[in-house]
Amino acid sequence: MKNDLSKYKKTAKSVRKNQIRINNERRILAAAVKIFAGYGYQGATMRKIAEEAGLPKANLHYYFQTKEQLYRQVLDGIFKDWLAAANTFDECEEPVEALRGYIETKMDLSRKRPLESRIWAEEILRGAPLIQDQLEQTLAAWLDTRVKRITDWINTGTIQAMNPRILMYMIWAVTQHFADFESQIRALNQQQNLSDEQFAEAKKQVVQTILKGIGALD
Amino acid sequence: MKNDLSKYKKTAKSVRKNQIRINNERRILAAAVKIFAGYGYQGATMRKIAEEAGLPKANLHYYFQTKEQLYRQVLDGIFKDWLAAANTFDECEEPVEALRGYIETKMDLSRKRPLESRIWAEEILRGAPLIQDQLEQTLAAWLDTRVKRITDWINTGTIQAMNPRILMYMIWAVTQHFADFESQIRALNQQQNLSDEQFAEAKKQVVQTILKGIGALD
DNA sequence: ATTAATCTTGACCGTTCGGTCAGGTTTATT
DNA sequence: AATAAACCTGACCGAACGGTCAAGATTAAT
Repeated sequence: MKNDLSKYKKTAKSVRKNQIRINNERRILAAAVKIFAGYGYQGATMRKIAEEAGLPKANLHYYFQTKEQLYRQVLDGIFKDWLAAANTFDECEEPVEALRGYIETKMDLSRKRPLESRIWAEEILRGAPLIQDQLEQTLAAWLDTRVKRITDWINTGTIQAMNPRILMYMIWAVTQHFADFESQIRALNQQQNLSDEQFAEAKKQVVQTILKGIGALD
Repeated sequence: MKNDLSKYKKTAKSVRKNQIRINNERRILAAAVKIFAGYGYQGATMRKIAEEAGLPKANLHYYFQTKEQLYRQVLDGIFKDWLAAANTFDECEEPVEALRGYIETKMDLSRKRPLESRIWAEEILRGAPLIQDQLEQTLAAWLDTRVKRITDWINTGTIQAMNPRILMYMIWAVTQHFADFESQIRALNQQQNLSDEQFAEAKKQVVQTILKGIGALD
């Protein structure tokens, strides 16, 4: 007996049936990310999201009762990526490699998923009305753990003394800037998005500047 | 003859008469900054701005024909502050003092006028629909001038080789982060905004990290 | 005192928003 | 074949939006 399915008796749909729901929810969420990122929460409309998803508006409300609930699910997904990006940080023993890995991971995230970064930024900009609790609970705890690690490095003389929180703020600020302020960077780069080469150069310089700035290099 | 007022014949109001207009426009603009910063362009409503200004909604439309025009004037004011902050940068000969002065000025601006920084950030986040021209013209020219200065410093061996544009992006990112992500920083600081002492420490560490990071210190 | 600008404002308008719902279709179970 | 559960959607609703306007109040120029 691999699985006990008896609890599914009443809603007796199987994996295959669920596929419709799973598929549609995915389509709607992907459309929502695009529209929320492009117009902001207030500027985004259920009609635009429905058009982007290729579904009638009423169908969105069948899967997500309200606009706010849809938005919350989008935010939840982003938050998970946020925390997952810390893996490299945790896996390395050496401060230089841990920080380098984290900065590079965050830079790659900004490059590959700028829409999510912008949704996050707008939510914070508006005072984090919907995710304040998660910031105060989950993110605060996440940060505390990393601050402790950095503090240990400082106490063992591996890196110079500093305020670890401010270091993390700087890393977040710089890495996310390349996603959040993409349109400004484009306007200052002959109306062209950064090429892969330009972005690679930026990534290198960001890592170099921060690591050297805290005395972890040279 | 101190002033030739003949050109004011038709609209023969004097400075004193203009005071009503000047005063009301100021009140409306101040209210608009608060509301646009708190709710974003789409989330802000003329009714909210009118309430904040203590004036009937129709009166706003008397001084500013449309919501977009009011928003444009707010953005123009912010843009001027943006550029004015560069004075310290231009006045200093030495790279260390020029960059230190610019970073500190930008940090002070984030501390004293976070609302304006957030309005700017949201506009960029949305793809800069209304200020793209200004970015491509004025800001691009502004940046080119500063890039040339930094390039000179690099060529004379005063500071190490790097991409000056990326340095400027980093400075903007970090300094504006303290205004734009204030609510996140608050959530990670026991639900308290940074105290003056904490902010002073952050300012010092930001300056130190960036200057040391580009090899201008030690 | 009269006239002319300028300023003020409650009431109103067309549009669009998030959300609802009844009735139909499709899919799975018996 | 019959039944039930899940899915789909055009038409609709009240609320809120940006913006208008006519009519009155205030101020300045003659």
